[in-house]
Amino acid sequence: MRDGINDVRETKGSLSQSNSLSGYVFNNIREDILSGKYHENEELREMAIGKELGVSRTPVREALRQLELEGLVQITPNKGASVIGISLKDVKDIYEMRSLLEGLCVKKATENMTYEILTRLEEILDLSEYYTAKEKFDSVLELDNEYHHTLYEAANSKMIRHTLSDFHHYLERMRKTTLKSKDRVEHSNKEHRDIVEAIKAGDAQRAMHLADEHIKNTVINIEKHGLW
Amino acid sequence: MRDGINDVRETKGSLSQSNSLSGYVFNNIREDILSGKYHENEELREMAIGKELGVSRTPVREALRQLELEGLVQITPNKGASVIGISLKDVKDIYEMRSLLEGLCVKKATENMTYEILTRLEEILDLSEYYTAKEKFDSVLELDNEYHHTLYEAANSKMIRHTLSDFHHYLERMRKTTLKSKDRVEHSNKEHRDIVEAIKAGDAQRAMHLADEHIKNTVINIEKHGLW
DNA sequence: TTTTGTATAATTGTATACAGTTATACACGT
DNA sequence: ACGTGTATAACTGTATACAATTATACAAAA
Repeated sequence: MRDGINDVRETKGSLSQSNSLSGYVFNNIREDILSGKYHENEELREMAIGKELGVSRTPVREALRQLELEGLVQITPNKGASVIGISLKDVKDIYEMRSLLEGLCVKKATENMTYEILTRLEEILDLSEYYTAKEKFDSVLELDNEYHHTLYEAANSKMIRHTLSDFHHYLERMRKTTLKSKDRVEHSNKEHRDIVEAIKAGDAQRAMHLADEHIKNTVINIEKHGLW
Repeated sequence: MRDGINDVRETKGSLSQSNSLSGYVFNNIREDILSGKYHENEELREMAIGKELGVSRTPVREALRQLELEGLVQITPNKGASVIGISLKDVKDIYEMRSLLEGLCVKKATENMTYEILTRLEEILDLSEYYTAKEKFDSVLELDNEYHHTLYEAANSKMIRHTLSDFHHYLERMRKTTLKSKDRVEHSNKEHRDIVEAIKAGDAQRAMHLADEHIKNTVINIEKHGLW
């Protein structure tokens, strides 16, 4: 089958597409683009990537075609794939959209809230505060992911979950940066806590508004610290 | 290269991915899913589709992997692809999200509006009214597409355009149905006209609100006529 | 009859081969 | 030097071959 030498494709994170080689390649390239390993407009050669990851061109091609749909690479017929990358403006635009949709999501989540999910959310918040105190920011980041995805599920809408998850992926790099300052993480925890309180009280409007504010604050934080 | 017999892949519409066989297959399968040719959970065999379209498995696989990302098919490793399909609830959820984002889009479009684009928009509206009077609803549908995409471009945000275009595709089937009643088309024209007037006046808030209402009215129309 | 095992077929996963296209290098004429 | 044509190389597009996995059919045992 394959070399075996380069066979180091453990599935890190909970990204989709984890099975099969094309899924492996997909995650790999996406990570490399979002982390900035490839610079903008860099051309992605199928052979080169295949060789690097120890696979043939076929799974690489499938991955590149998917990344095109995600908007991360551009494919010119008979020429190949090149990195599109994300600008600060793109990030802000996504946050702007996300702010609206996250509000909608939380509103729906409030309407569909169950005891189990609410308990789960509070558990996540407890853990997040715990790890924040210990300054284990990697764990906080993971809990942040889980908090949001729990709400995406709770909204009970395949389309909302799909869309917001997409956005979430796009912003992974940004979140990795912002969720390193203890100050910001503490604020974020507080905001999450407030949102869950509003959900618990069944106050959809307030929860929606708080979720909206929460996302907006993230952008403000990005700008304040001149990140990117 | 290929048979030649089945070589009937003209690019209809302005869907993306139009070049190359995998693009052709992609459009084809998507169209067939959205038009209801394939029923939910139907399994899509690579060979069968390839044979039907006169291509080998390779482009079919690439297309299916892309459709997975679009959320139209589900791929189970070593088992294959099956149709996910869109429920009425999905449609409503998309409209709900779209209503918010379309408002944001129009707001941004207002801020970035140029004389050229405004002229183009008014031209589209004139044509739409013309074809409505003649009851040429296919042309109206195409102009509706163009109207929205023009606004998506005008917002000057890659991410907004990307997201709203995605939604637009999802709803293609729905729009094909709703934009057949002269009554609804006339209302739609009027709403489009009002939005453009607000844009022209530079009233972003009003334009945003009208765009929001416009999308909501579409849903009301769907429900009123018990479509789907 | 039901269950279980096994051979067989169908299907997907991956690699490779070959055709077609685009980029590159270099000689040639001006 | 500068453009131009052409051979060559590099790369993508597609088809096919082979391996691995899953589904199917059917016989044997309970």
